[in-house]
Order: sequence, then C-alpha cells, then structure tokens
Amino acid sequence: MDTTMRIGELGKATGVDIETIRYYEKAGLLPVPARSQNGYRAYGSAHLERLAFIRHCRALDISLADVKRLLDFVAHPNADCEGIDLLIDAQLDRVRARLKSMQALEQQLAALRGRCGERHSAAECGILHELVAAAHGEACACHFDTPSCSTETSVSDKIDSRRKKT
Amino acid sequence: MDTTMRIGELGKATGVDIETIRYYEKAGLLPVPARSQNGYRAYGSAHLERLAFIRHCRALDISLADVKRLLDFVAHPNADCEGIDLLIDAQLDRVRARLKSMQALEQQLAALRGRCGERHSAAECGILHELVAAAHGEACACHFDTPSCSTETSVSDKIDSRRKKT
DNA sequence: TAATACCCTGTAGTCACTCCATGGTCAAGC
DNA sequence: GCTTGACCATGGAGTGACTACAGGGTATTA
Repeated sequence: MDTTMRIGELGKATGVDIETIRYYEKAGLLPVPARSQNGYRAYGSAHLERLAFIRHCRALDISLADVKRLLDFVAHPNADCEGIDLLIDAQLDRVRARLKSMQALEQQLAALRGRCGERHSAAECGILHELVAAAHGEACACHFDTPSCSTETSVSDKIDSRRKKT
Repeated sequence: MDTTMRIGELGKATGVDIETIRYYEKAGLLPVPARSQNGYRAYGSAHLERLAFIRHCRALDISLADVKRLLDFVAHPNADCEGIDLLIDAQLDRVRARLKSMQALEQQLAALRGRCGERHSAAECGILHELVAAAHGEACACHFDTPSCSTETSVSDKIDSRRKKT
C-alpha cells in the first residue's frame, strides 16, 4: 500500500483546483478514491498519473468526452488504435480551422484599431463608423481579406467556425 | 411606417437563428419589437440594422457585454470615444494571446499526429505512448517548442490562457 | 377539414469548470 | 477546555452564448 494524498495535496502536486478534481470524479474521468476514516478522499499514485494525463490532454484542448475515449484505449491496450488516430486528426482539424479564423479576426481587429487615432466624440470615431458601415453591408476596411463583408452566411459562418467544438 | 417582418423573415435576412434573436431580445441587446394582432413580433428596419451590427461584432468575437457598450456609444454620439478605443484594444490583445497559444497547440498536435503511421494495437500506438509519457513528465516530442512539459503550472497556464475570455 | 409551416412562452441542456453556503474534522496555540 | 484557522465534505447555482424542446396558438394551403 502506497502513501495516500488528500485532495489538496493532489491538487498542489498537479496544479489542479480541488473543485476541478471533484468535478472530474463526478464526470467519471477520475476513479472514485477510497476514503479515510474522517471521510476525506484518499488518492494514490494512480490517481496522480491519471489526473496528469487528463490535464495534458486538456492542454491540447481535447474535450473531456475525447479524453474519456483515450482513457478507454489506455485501459484496453489490445484494441485497434485507429480511433486514437482519428481523434487526434479531428482535433488537429478543429484547431487548424479555428486558427485560420483567428488569424483573419486579428487582421480585422488590427485594421479596425487603426481607424481611431486620438480622442474625439463617438460620432467621429472611425471604429464605430466602420462597425456601423459593416452592419449596413457597405465596403469596410476591416474586411479587406474576405470577399464579402456582412452577408448573412459569411458572418454566421465565421461565428459558427469559432463556436463549434464537438 | 415601414414594412414589418416576422421573426423568421428577420432571421433569414440576417442569417441568425430565431432562438438567438429572441435570446438577444431577452438579453437586452435588441429592442423589444412591437407585436402584431396575433402576438407575433413585428420587426422594422432598425431591428435589422441593429441585429447586423451585433452579428458583425460577434464575428469579431466581441462579447455581448462589449457589444452592449458599443451600442451605448452608437446611442450617445457625443460621448468621448476613448472607451471604444480601449475596448477594441483589449479585444485585439485577447485575440493575439489566444492566437499564440493556438499556434503552439497546432504544433503539438501535429507532432503528436506524426507518431502514429499505420494501424496497430493501442498498446503500440505512438500517440498514446506520447500522451502517457507527457503525463509522467518525461520528455515528449509534442512539446519541443515549450521549455518544460507537464509541470503543473505550465499545463494549467496553457489551459487558463485559452479559457479566460472576459 | 387536415396538413404544414409558422409563431408563442418557458424551461432545461450544453461545456468545463467556478463559486458559494453550510457544516464537519483536525492540529496548534492559549 | 476553547478558539482559531486550515483543511475537507456536500449540494446547488452561476458563467457565456447560445441551442433544444415541450406544449400550445395561428395562418395558409390543399
């Protein structure tokens, strides 16, 4: 029997908030730990490893549902690894799509930012003018990199591509 | 009096889901519309413009709280525009920070993806090995661009920087 | 008259946490 | 023995920006 840790110790060892640890347990990602006599959770090294694995996956922006799937593969080493493959591929696709839209976004905001030099009234603010013009569907400098400006599909697509994660 | 539209028409004209339109109304972003005799919402051109404005801002990933602030500036054109300035600046900062972490993420995932060529058992999968190794704190190829791999602070910081939006 | 395509309200669910209220446990200091 | 403070427990609510759904009303067309 190895030494056990309380939740606060596990949290410190992994840099994970104790509320998050309890959340992972409730979500079925972290096995239910034993309890010491006073009712405190008692974690072992297996929990520490597992929690580190989860956090590493989360650092890669992998959803908890996918982390769960990866943990299944870890638990069943004889299974075909094709799923792992596809999972990481899909994750990479999502990240790349989001990266692309973030880059466009950065350009748009930078252009918008350049429209306002010094202080004046809102009525004269180039940024506000630009935003209103874009809403009107007029040509606007902040979209120089995209073909059309405020047509319904382009706007909602941009939002969709940034929102959708599963 | 200009022609009015029902919610479905407004939705089609702007590419916005009708549930989202109602949500914006409840959130106080879209003015409460008049109702026709049957109780249906009756929108005018002002609503269409405003909704387009909101969506354009959302396409720039500006939070609804900030969109509200921008709408206040639109409503009070004599106010000092400094707030607009700062708002866009802060937005740009957020986007750039996120962009940076997304780029690191993309590299990590790409490296991870390269670890698995053909199909085999999960036990032999390079991806899984890599993830487990990372969780153990061993040197892992997917972090060649970052100094340390799975120390608590670096992992949680990475997650934090990607989660925080306000 | 029936089907359908709309519209209404209100509530609950999503994701991955985060915060809070309320109360129990334990060790140290007085 | 008592208090203080650091921990731990549970359950429930809140976050943002929607999205989905149940259960009903209305309007148009066949």
